[in-house]
Amino acid sequence: MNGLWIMDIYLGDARFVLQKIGDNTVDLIVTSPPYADQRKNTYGGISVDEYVDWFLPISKELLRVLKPTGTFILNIKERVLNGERSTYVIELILKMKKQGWIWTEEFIWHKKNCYPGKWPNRFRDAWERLLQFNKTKQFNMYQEAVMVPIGDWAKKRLKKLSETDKARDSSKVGSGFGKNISNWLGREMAYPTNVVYLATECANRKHSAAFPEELPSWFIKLFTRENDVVMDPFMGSGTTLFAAQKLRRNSIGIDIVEEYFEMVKQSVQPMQLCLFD
Amino acid sequence: MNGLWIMDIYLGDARFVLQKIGDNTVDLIVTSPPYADQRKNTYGGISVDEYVDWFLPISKELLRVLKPTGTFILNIKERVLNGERSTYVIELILKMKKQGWIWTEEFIWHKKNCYPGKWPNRFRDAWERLLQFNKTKQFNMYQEAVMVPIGDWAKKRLKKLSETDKARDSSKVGSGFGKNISNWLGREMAYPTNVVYLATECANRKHSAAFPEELPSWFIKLFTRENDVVMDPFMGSGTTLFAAQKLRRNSIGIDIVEEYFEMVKQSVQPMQLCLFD
DNA sequence: GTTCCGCATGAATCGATAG
DNA sequence: ACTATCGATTCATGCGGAA
Repeated sequence: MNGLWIMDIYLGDARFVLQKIGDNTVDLIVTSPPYADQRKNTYGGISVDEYVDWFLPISKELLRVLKPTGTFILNIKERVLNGERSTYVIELILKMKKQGWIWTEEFIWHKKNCYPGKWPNRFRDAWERLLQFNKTKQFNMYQEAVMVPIGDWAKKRLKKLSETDKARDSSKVGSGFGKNISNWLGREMAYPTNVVYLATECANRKHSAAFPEELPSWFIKLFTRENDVVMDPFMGSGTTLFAAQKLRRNSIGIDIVEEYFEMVKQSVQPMQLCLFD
Repeated sequence: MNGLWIMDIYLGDARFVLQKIGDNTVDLIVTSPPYADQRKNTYGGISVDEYVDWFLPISKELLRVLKPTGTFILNIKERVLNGERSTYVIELILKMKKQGWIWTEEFIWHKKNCYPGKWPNRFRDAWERLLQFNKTKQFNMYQEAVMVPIGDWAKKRLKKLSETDKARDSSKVGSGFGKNISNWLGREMAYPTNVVYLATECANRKHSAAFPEELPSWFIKLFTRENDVVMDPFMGSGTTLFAAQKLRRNSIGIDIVEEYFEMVKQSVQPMQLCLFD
């Protein structure tokens, strides 16, 4: 057993660096690109109007490098402009579909601790989109890897299963899951839902991450197995890559900001040494 | 004081019934229209392809009857078709903007207890969209009406104020954010976020789209005052209307299904008598 | 080793003021 | 008129040092 997983990092524009990566080589892409008009100090700040045109050439390359069984998770949220939500994210979904992507699902990241503030016409924004795209319908998904302890509500619910529930015939609702509820009795673990309820990591760490490591970890466990390849074309401080490393997956990271690139590079060496012990 | 709030209900197709309603007369529209290709038995099933074209004439009428200070809350979720999320909802947003609507915000209804089920390629769907549209940017919003108890952290935190807490301590990173903890002394309540975390209510088995009364109640409190007018053009079993009645608002309901219309009609009389006591 | 407690931080947004 | 910058507002979390 090797005990070392490859972690390739590149400095440069994702659009061009991606061209060096072979077709059908990546099992999972998890990324959080710079949102429009945000993070201006680090990334140049892509305007709302340019955003879709900026992203499409990159997503085209991502489609190429992804394996047919692979998955692309895109973490993004549109900002408010003139008192109104921008539409560039939903326009991007439509354009990516035309590009050949399958828009399989939209997970929600419900943030436990969202940004504070008060405005006369809106509340604090406590959620972000986690868009799941696939290349084919035969993508890998390892649901057992992310099962959660069953909640109290479920225990109560299952204790007093009504007769109609036990005998429920799927034709009533047409969704095909009705029959098997009583099979759940006695189980301790349940599958999660498409809402991920997590806090942002904000406190006194050296480098604040765009998203908490638990987020990429969750998707890495869900969509890959050990020794698979995980990619983040906007790696930032490398959260996705380190999550992959810890979970014994190989990883590829790209970033255009030299500071981030160097930072990740510095951290790679000690980790690899550590694994050799 | 009257003690009686008007509850107007109509049997018929929303598109045509709405023509009887005057311009700029409604303060809030809260509705959960039939989703595409679902509830075929009750609503005749609008297909995914027809959905946007079916809805736009209705939303045009809604724009007309809404007051300039009013709000339209649309509860909707796209269904899965051939293993992929349909795009009719996001296409609808884009078309409604062209129609003159302002897409102010997207609230999320995070369902506490979504129904159990298992599929090989997706998890249970635990959220729905609550799209907020407005006619103008000067809409009414009464945020104090829906405040929630402040988190437990505050109790400990505010017992002892450190020196930095008492003075404004401007942020070091230049994020422009500071704090003045002493502002919070004596504060018991906080403003909510744009994620509404509610249980689904299975009380109304007859109406195929279960819509817990707390949901319309929340928006009615947030966007209207007593004696204002609330409308639901797809009232179903009348959840929105009864919520409005309880909160002392007038209401208008429309439904094309005679069974629902009669059901709501039956319930109206006893309620009004009750208020006369 | 635990638990407690102080505290900096965060993909924000609006309205006023200035160029 | 139209854009750019700036100050004001706000809440819950996890880290890290102390008991």
